[in-house]
This record gives sequence, C-alpha cells and structure tokens, in this order.
Amino acid sequence: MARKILVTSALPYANGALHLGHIIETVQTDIWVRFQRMQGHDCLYVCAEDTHGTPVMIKAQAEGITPEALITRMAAEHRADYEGFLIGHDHFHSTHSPENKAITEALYLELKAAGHITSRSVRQAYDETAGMFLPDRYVKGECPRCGTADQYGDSCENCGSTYSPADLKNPISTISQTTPVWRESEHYFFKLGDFTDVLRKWLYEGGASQIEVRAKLAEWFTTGLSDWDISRDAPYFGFEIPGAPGKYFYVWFDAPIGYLGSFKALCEKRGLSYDEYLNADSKAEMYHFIGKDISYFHNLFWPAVLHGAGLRKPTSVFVHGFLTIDGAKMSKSRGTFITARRYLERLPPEPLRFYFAGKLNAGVGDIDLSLEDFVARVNSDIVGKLVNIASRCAGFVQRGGGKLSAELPDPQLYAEFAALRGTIAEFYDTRDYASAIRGIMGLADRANQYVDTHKPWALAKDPAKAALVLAVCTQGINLFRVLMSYLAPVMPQMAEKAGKFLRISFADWNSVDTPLFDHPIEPYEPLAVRLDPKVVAELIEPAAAAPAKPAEKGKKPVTTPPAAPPAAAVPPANQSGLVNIGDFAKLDLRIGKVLDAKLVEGSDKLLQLTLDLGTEQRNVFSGIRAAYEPATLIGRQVVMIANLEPRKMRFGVSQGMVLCASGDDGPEVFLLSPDSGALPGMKVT
RNA sequence: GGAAAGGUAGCUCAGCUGGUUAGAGCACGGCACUCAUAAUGCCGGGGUCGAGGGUUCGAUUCCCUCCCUUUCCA
Repeated sequence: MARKILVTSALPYANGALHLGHIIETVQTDIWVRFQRMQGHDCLYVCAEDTHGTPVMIKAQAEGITPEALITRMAAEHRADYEGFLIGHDHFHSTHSPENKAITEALYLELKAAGHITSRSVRQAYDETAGMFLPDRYVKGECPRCGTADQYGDSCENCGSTYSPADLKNPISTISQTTPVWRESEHYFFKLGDFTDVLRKWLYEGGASQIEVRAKLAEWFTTGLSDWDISRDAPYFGFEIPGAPGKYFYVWFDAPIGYLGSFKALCEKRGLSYDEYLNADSKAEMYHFIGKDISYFHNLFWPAVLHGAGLRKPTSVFVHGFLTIDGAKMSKSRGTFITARRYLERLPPEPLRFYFAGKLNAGVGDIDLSLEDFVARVNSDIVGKLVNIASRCAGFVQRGGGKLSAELPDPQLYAEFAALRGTIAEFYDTRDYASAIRGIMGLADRANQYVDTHKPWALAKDPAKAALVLAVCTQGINLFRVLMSYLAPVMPQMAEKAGKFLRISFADWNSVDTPLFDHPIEPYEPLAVRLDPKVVAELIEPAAAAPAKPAEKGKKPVTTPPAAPPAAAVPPANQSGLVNIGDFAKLDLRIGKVLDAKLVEGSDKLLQLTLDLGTEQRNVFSGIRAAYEPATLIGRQVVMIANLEPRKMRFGVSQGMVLCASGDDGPEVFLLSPDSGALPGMKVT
C-alpha cells in the first residue's frame, strides 16, 4: 500500500553559500526520497530558504541592500546549487512568505490560548550606537573564568566554560565596537517544560530518533526543560508577534515552521490536503533530515510546538554527522571550505552523490570526504566495475543484431541478483546506504566474474557460437540492468542515460523481477567519465587565497539557522577600496577577435571561444551561453584578460576571460566590444 | 566543566547479542586475459583491533581508568 510521506532537509540560511556539508545532507535526503518513490510510495520533499534573524539583517546592511533583496538573491543561488546536485525538491519556499507568516502566527496564538506562552523582563546587552539589542554572539570580551581575551558572550573557547554576556570582562559590541549598556526588555517564552511528559514519551517510546541521539537528549530531562525565549526586539528581520508591537519571533521559532509553510504552498500548487498530513491524527508520515548540531531544536522544541498547537509530531527525526575533508573539519584557512558552486564548476554531481552514499549510514558519526579515496572509489566502482559490465557486453549485442536473446544462460545467477532487491531496499529504507552500496558493488564483481568466465570474445571467434555469445552478453546486460536499478536513487542522471540505452525505465524498484528478453537495445554510449585527480585536487582552495579571519571561528561546519553569526561587520567599502595605477597595470587587457564559438557538450552555461589576439590564439570558456548564440559571436571583437591564470575545467583549459557587463540579479550579460577600428591584440589601457 | 559519538591493515571503512587462522574496497607485488573508458579475473604481502588494568576457559567484542579526535550545552 502506498504510504503518504512528507520529507524535509534542513533549511539553508540566507547569509552564506552552500558548501559540501549542506550537500551531503540533501543528497542523503534525496536518495531516500527517490528510493521511496521507486517503491511506489507517495513521497513529497520540501525545503525552504531560512531568511530571518540578526545575521541576515547585518549582512544586508553591510551590502547596502534590503534584507528582502539579500534573501531573494541567496535563495536563487541556493536553488541553483541544489539543482546542480540533482536534488529533487517538490517545492522550495521561503520562511519570509505569506504562508509561513500565517502558520507562525496561528501556531503562536494556539500556544498562547493554551497557556504555553509566558512573558517576563530580560536584562540584555544593548548597543546604543547601533540602536539594537545584541545577541550573545555579538558581544565579545574577556572570559570571566580564565581571562582569555576576545571571547564570545556565551562561552569561552579556551576553558570551555559557559556564561552570559553580562559576565564578560570589558565587553564590547562587535557591531559598533563600543561598550554595550544593559537594558531591560519584555520577552516572550515558550513553556517547554509543559511538554516534558509528551516529549519523553515521544522520544523514548515512540522511537523518534536514533538511539545515540536519544541518549544525548536524555541530559535535558535530568536538569528539567526550561522556558525558551522566542522573541526578539526591533530592529529585527522577521515576523512581528501579534499583539506585541516591536517584538519579533526569534528566527528559530519560525524556521522549522518553514517546513510547513513550504508544504502549504506545495499543497496549494498541487491541490493536496494540508490537513491530511498535519492534523494530530494524521496517518501520513513526516520525517526531518538534519545535522546533529540542530538535534536539540528538532527533537525538543519542534515536536513540543507542534503538539502544543494541536498538530501531529514528526514521525522521526533523522540525524546525521558532519562532513570532514581529508580527516579534518572544513576550514577556510585550509581551503577545505568547499562550496557547492566550486565543486559544480569543476565536476559532475553524481560521483559525489555516489561517494557520499557509499559512506552514509544511519549513525551520527562524522563522514570523511577523502579526495584521494573519492577518485579511487569512483573510478574503480563506477567506471571500472559497474559501467564496464554494460560496456564490455554491448558491442557483442550490437554485432549480434542489437537485440537481446530470448533466454538467459544462467537464470539462477540472475535470480540471485534480483532476489537481493529486498535486502538492498531494507538498507536504503533504514538509511544504511553504505551497506547498500557494498552489496551492489559485490554484485558488480560477480557480474564481471561471470563475463570473464564465459569469455564471449573467445567464443566470438567461432561463427557457429554466435548465439551463445549473444546469450552470455544478454546475461551480462541483464545483470547490469539490475545493478543500475539498485543505484537509480543515487545516480538518477545515469539511470536515465542507461534507460535510453536499454529502452526501459528505472522508475519501478520491482521491475527487475522480470529479465529483458528479445529486447532491442541502443548502441552503447559511455555512461560515466573518470575523475581526473588534478581537477579533484582543485577543490581545495590555495591557502594563500583564503586568509583566516578570526571572526569566522564561531562558524559551524553544517548548520541551518545560525547559532553563531558569521563575520561581524564588514569594513566600509570606501576605506581601502581604491587601487593605484600600478595595480591596474597588472591586468593585461586585450582586444580579441572571435574566430570560433561553439556549444560545450555537458555544460548548459558555457561556450567555447577561440580568440585571435593578433600574435596568438586562445581557447576560452565563457559562461555566456544563455545570452548569446555561438554563430552570432563569430567575427566579433571582445575585451579579454590575457594574463589571467589558466584554469583547467572539466572540458579543457581556459586561457583567459572575456569581459561582460551584468547586473546583480538576473541572467543577462552584455559583452564589451571596442569601437570599430580596433585590431586584435591591442592593449586596453 | 557536563554530556554524546568515534579511535580496527598505507587510505576509506565492515565486524550483530564475547568463541575456530580479524574482513572488504582502494593502494602495493606477481600471474592471466584483451570484449571493455590501461577496464577485468586469479594469487599474494600487510594489522600487538588507541593504551593499561579487570571479568571469563576464552575479548576487537563486556566492565573500569587513561590518552586522542569530533560534537552539543536552551
């Protein structure tokens, strides 16, 4: 029977780019969702941009734009990155949306009516210059315990003690660099303690999260669940609290509600019943995939809020560990803070999806991306083993008429492959992808052994054995088809290509039950390319290009709404934004004539240009495909940077860059050209 | 400071409730093969299972202590 399942992954926060830590979570979620759909279940996957809070407000101020403009731009970038990694959200919304506002207010009013909201006065640091109250992380000073300088207002990195900003010695606001004063302000609290029994029952009897997570959460119950401050004072980018002018909902209150806001929007788009999924007696399932850093919010506050407002609780919260790079946590100063974009500019998404799948399990342990291992694993498992099965059999099938034989020489072996679909499915369902991949690759080894044992290339020398050759390769192709089906949730693009090759669909998990007989197939085309270790090594930014900024220290490797703000204030733009004539002279700008322009296979953004610089020709990849037809460019003159460091890309080496005008938002770009009379190679000064 | 997770071959990881010579993939060495994107198959070398105690006939697996790594603390 088809289950109704609603799935979310954590909301990306609108003050920074996505990095591979975000990606491993959405890949984990996406694989699970695709798998459930192959099982025939009705599985919906929603996400949203997390937009509110002080960090967004500060960042927008620093850029001189409105928070709305900032979150619109960030959401567009985040969506593009998710799409690049083939994340199949049914809907991607925003917490700064009418749906979210309505639900947040409704939940709050429900909680208030039921007596779960209280208020009292709080003494808090106030920055008189900036005119705002300061979150703990925006106050720095000396640790009251050990005296270490430059510590945040909530805890000391040196001695590990926790305290409040008021305890700091010589406190200072990181926003204005002035000494804060202390002011009283009325705050609203969610009485989490009201839900102690409900939560205990949900966590320990309902089996809501993994056992390690429950063990970790146990400590909260021993000290007692205290009230949660859900309000912030103006100025604050967020939703104003009904009946409380100048008070806003804390970002963490409306962020998880963003799951519901996004789902609500999806319901309206598709005509689904929101209530059927969210009512207290709902039979639908609801799962949240999150990192272990935000387990607290999702396993305590969130179910309590839902319950208190008369809604259903999550069926489960799936917690995963952090991503490390080559054994160490991601670090900007080491250049291992790899953004999603940096990866996508160089490499295709599926190898990383496969690699992550090979390491993900249901535990909360950290997952290491070892670049060397990544190359070895992908090249060996995907190209050497998996794809090789199809590749080595396909030629014989083509020469034998392009159609599979009417029976299998070894039906027993096929049956063993197909029989494992239950086991593999169990692994996927329990999020033990690593075991699934191990099992699948074990089968790939057996498939290669089969071909090796029966040696179709030797049989092919005897024309009388043509039927046997075809049969052996039919067996091989069928085994490949089973493996590809098992891997379809991980590598949807490859499954699609393989589907065209085999003229089938991989949408149904159980279709491998029946082998392909008397079935025509298309000529084989490579399904995957090897990873070039040199390109993979480029994922790490050269250390010199990324000086460590002390203010970044508080950042988390993986997170959604910020427990910590990123860099404090950005220096004013006019302070040191000027260059001297010597700096400008370092740029070798030249006029180039476009000799040739063509599309780049495998990229929907790039054009490959051949430019005449008078004395030499240059090959340049330029991201202007959306704006220009290749044919219209040939013969045109452009301006290029001739001494830009050559950049190796997946498609070749780019020896420069052509200059374009473009706005902050929108895809339009406009090539620069000289007035008539300029010649190729002329210097631009 | 309190708490949680982890420390197994060069690398990345499996090892369920304690039990015969501790496993896989990659890397490395040798052989075979040539259909396949120098792909594949066979054979092999390599580990005092973080350290030290304890329980037991027997512990990588249970208990204690310590060391190291990572994370969380409204």
